[in-house]
Amino acid sequence: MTSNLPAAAERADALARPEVLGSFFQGLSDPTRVRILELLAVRPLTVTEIVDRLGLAQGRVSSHLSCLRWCGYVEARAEGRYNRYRLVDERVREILSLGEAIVRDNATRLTSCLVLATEGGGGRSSDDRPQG
Amino acid sequence: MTSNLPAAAERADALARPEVLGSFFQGLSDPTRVRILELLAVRPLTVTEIVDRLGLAQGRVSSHLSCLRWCGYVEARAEGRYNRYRLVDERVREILSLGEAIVRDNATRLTSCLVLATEGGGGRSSDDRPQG
DNA sequence: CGCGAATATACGAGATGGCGTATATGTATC
DNA sequence: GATACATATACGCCATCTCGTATATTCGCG
Repeated sequence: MTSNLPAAAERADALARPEVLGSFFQGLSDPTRVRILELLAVRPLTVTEIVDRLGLAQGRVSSHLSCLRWCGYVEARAEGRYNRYRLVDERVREILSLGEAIVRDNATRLTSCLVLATEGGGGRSSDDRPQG
Repeated sequence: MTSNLPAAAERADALARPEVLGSFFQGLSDPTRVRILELLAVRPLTVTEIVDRLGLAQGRVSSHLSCLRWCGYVEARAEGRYNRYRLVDERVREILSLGEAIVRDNATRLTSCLVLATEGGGGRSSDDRPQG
């Protein structure tokens, strides 16, 4: 290290590496977590409210919330014995919107070739899933 | 399904669900893929150029590129016997920038509490990694 | 047409992630 | 202070991902 005072920024820079960025985006790589974020994008909710809306096990939801909190997507504020979660930042909404937009455009682009197929069911191309 | 003509848009809408969005963001959940995208954010590159810059096995890079292509982050254009990859969309750059910004702010926020610690090495809190 | 370069894919192994269930911590209410 | 509620964590199991290596395919060149 060079200096001492800007240690925080320096460390922040070190943390902005691909490894950390990958871990960060891994927070969005799960459908359940995406659903949770979409719910919290509307308004802050307690754990139980999320559990009710998703119909999942409470422990599972709590784990996902821990993950999201660690990644920096959400923050928790204690309200009595409740814990209300909310999106940390407006940029979280932006990232989700951008992702949805790209996926939508991408899907439209893909399906625009498959519309030719009369079938209405599953219009998918050959390589269907990421990796292999 | 209701109608037939807007089938593409309808399918696109169906694909914009949390499952697909999660799969989409999973493309960003790997450090190597993040590095590749950062490289391609500068300028389009062939597979070999990426391999040289990253120092990884060619097959591995190719697999990651397939993943990124499937997710809709990059596209390949044939140039002779080369295959030049580039970012599909400016929004990919935006997503990466947003992620970096949040991670940076988040790290700064975290380290701002740890700056108190004199140690310069690894300033991390208790729960250090996502999930368990 | 055969050779070599560029790229894509296949496969087993090790690591990681998410789920379901059970359990621990903490807080209000009576 | 005991009980019920809200939340967080632990553990085994199964699916998935990544890697390293090997191989297949495609294209240009002589």
